Amino acid sequence: MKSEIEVFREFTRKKGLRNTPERETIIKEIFATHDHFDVDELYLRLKNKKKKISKPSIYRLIPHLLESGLIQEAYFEDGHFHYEHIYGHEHHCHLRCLRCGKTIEFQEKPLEKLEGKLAEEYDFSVTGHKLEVFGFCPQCKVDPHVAKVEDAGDPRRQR
Amino acid sequence: MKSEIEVFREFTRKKGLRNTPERETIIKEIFATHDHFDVDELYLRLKNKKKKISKPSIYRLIPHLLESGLIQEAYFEDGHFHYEHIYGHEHHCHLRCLRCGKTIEFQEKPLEKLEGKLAEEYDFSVTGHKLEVFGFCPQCKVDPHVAKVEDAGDPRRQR
DNA sequence: GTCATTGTTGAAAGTGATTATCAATATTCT
DNA sequence: AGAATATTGATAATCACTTTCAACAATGAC
Repeated sequence: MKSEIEVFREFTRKKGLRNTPERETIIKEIFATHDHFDVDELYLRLKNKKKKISKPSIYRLIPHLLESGLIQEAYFEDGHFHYEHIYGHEHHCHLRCLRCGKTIEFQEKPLEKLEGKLAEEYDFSVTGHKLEVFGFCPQCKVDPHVAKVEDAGDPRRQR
Repeated sequence: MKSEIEVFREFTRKKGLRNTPERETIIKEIFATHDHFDVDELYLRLKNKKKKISKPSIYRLIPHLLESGLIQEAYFEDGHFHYEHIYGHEHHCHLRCLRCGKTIEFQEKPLEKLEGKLAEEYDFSVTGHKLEVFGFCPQCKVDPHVAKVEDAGDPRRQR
């Protein structure tokens, strides 16, 4: 299987973009762990490893990584998106608590049949999907309208 | 069927919140059309109808409307969320073009079986889900890596 | 109904994630 | 190698959203 770096190189070639050491450094760091990440976390991880990468470079790279299929948005929390690398993975979805923000990953039967139907019906080229299931976790579901989780915060707040 | 206003009144009662004329005005405006909305659009619609509602009041109401199940997030575009009212509707999902942002609503077979399985497996109280399917629309798919839609903008840009 | 409690409102200021600007630099193609 | 132009980092700007706070008003108790 092609490495993520190779995938990105092909992508830049096709798009007329340029590859740079900074971009490869960022991509390697993204794939260095299995964790979700956000821009700030990623920036700090790079900083801790003495890599001199600016935040704007990360922000500028993300749309390309999304379009190349290397990463996807995982969820929006605390005022910003969290991402995850998806190249070479089983597709998975998220089950999230609406009150405390607890997130569980789960595998679901691929919705390929649905994707095919939509592609045909609307003449789209379908590249993927995002399924989020919402609800209340064991702790929060006792009484979702009354229960208060100690300063867990509203998962939908901006920042 | 209970009206959306009645649903919200019950919700405030249960939660120890207060209902106000401002909130009912906002809710009525949300349900006055079938359209998706964002905070700014909603604010302008109210302003055009000479309703004196401040933006913070809208921002403060939205988490309650989400929690009460009257609305849901539809998608994130142009740097902010777009919402839609869902009370009394068939559930529907969105098919979106990654390049130009074109959005099509579609009905999908309810994922109730999946929801039930997740509820049991993770002891969650599942209240709903959001399914977005991504791809490239007929115009943009010709060559998604080269084609440029005249100033349609990157649907993922912040603002 | 009246009163006390406390959630809500609007205006204004603040916050912070993301984007734009721009000169210097580096990649890609010929 | 050289031209064309995309990328970088530092900085400033943007703007969606939140906070603050004093005035007000909904709710529940009496």
